[in-house]
Amino acid sequence: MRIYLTTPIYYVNAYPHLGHAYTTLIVDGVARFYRLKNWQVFFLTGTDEHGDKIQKTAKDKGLSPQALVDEISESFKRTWDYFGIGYSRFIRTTEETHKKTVQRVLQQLYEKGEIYQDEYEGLYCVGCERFLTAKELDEQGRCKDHQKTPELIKEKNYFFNLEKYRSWLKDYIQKNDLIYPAFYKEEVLNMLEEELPPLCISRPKKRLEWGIELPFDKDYVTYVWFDALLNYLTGIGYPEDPNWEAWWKESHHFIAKDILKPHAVYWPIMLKALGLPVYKKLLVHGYWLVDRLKMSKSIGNIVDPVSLSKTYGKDQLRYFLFREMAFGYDAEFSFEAFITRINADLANDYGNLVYRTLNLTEKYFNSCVPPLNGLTEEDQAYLDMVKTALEDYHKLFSELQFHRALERLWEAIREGNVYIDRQAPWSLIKKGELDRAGTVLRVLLEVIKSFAIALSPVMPETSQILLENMSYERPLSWEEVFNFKGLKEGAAAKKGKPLFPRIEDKPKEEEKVVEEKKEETGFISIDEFRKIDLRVGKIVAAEKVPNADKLLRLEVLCPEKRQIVSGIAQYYQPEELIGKEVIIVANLKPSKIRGILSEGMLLAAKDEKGLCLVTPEKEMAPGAKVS
RNA sequence: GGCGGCGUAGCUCAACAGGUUAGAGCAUGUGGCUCAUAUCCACAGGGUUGGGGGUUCGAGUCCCUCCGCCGCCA
Repeated sequence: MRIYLTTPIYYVNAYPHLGHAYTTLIVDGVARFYRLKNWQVFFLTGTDEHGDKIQKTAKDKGLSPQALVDEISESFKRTWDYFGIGYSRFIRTTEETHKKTVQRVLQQLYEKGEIYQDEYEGLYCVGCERFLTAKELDEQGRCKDHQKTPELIKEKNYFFNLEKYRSWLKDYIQKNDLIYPAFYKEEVLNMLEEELPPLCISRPKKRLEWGIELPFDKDYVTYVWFDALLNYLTGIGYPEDPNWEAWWKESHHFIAKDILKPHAVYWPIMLKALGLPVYKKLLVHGYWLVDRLKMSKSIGNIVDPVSLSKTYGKDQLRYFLFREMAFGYDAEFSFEAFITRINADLANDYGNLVYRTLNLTEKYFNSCVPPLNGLTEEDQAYLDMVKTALEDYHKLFSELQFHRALERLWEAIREGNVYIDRQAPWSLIKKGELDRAGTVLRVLLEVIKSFAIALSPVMPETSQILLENMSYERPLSWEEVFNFKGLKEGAAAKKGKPLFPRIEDKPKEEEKVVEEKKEETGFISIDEFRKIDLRVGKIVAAEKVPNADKLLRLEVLCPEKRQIVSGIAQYYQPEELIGKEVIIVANLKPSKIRGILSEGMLLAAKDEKGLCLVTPEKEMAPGAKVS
């Protein structure tokens, strides 16, 4: 059995955020799940690197497009490596092999007459450097971003005829279980109710150079979808690699709902035109919302998965993402919900069951796996319950209903806490019934081992630690989940550190990864601005705050001496700050950060590359007003 | 404007193709245990399933209509 899993290739105009991480972690979980079942798995992810946004961003930053995409692509790869994502291949659309195949496909379709040149007339905004659609215009017909009336210009371009295949696609989608969840299928069928306009697949080089050149016209590059979607084929070695077809037959594309149309409409039609079979499944998930809003740069509510996982744990984050979102629907991200999940489900239910079981084993059985001395009816009843829960978990996980799969498994975990309470091995020990107590603990150890294996797709690191702590040596496979004699009698079983420490504190201000929202209108009055007491301050002392990797404690003259705690430790060494003049907010309400009083804040600028303090252009007297 | 989805306890979600007193978890209250990461266990309160009408022996589940939210297409 084999399965081919893909994430979208991520567009490198931004660094990875929680949305990217969700898709990738879900696919990683599914990949691990199938590997656990001994399937062959090919897992493709990567980056999409062409297009005008890249060209423009590179220009703004004074970089070459290649340098920009190299950097951001690398940051995606680093992020996935940090999370331990087991991708089979990381593809980049700027790779030679990919370019070659894209050109080959374009040539093939051109020769078949599927691609033709036509003159396009549209409203072109010079500011945006592209054509605008009706939606992007305001009431006066101006570009919303640039407040300029776009020019009506004519341009020759190449087009792909989608309409020709519309009725075929409608029929195909109706007859096949292509799209999951089913309500997205209805949405796509709705899109196919009306005539499909031809898809423009080129850009003249005079406007856009950063792309793959059309093989049949050196003055153009191909645009967006013909470049990006084909990664799913080039990633498995199409057309040279003899294995590509076997993988393709089992292809599962995981995407977020924003790219439904290209994947559900353009892509099947492209494949059909090429004479290739349609992919097997399209699995569509919703958005992570923050304060009921989609995450976006302009709102400033981007959640960073790496800093989140550094504070709370990788497996904790994975568990939350799998547990909290009903695949297909939008879900809300909040720290409260995240911490509740960690404390209630992981620390109190699962972690505690593990800890109390292993603690008793350590205390009364010399840290060794005790023997089974005959099962009582109650033991058997619990094992049966666990078995059914694991079967349901398997079924629900296969159906991508991760939140329900985990909820079902948790019923068995909670029942474990009921079972240990009813059997009360600590009382049995006091009564001298050591054999019986050993059996109860062994039942629990076996069950915990099964939980750890079953949960390894979701929480690989903690599962591994737990299994190692119990000296589990048998293979990590789905069949072993049902083997309730999988542990070695007499082998070491130690409790180790708690797997999931409770989170006692509310998220600290400086650790908050959600940035503050902007004011609704985007404007403040001059009076509001005047309320802010900005002054020049001279740093006279600086030191790291113990046990906080982001914080520095500073003493600043402005002109009186003040203590300020600032989250800049990752960008500045204490030594280099002494003597520097900075701009401070002097009337910020003092607050305690990590128990240290902070009387104000430093102004600093931040972009993707780092952070820099705002300083006066020449030396000023400490305390000088800034206005 | 067209099409589609959603609306179930304070919150997040269940309830297979209509079938017994609509279920969990979190939160709240009370009691118990002590092996355990102040964890666990038991019990309790809490819902006219957005409103109204209809089909049916029986509807959260099907039909109509109104209200509210969202999405897609134009």
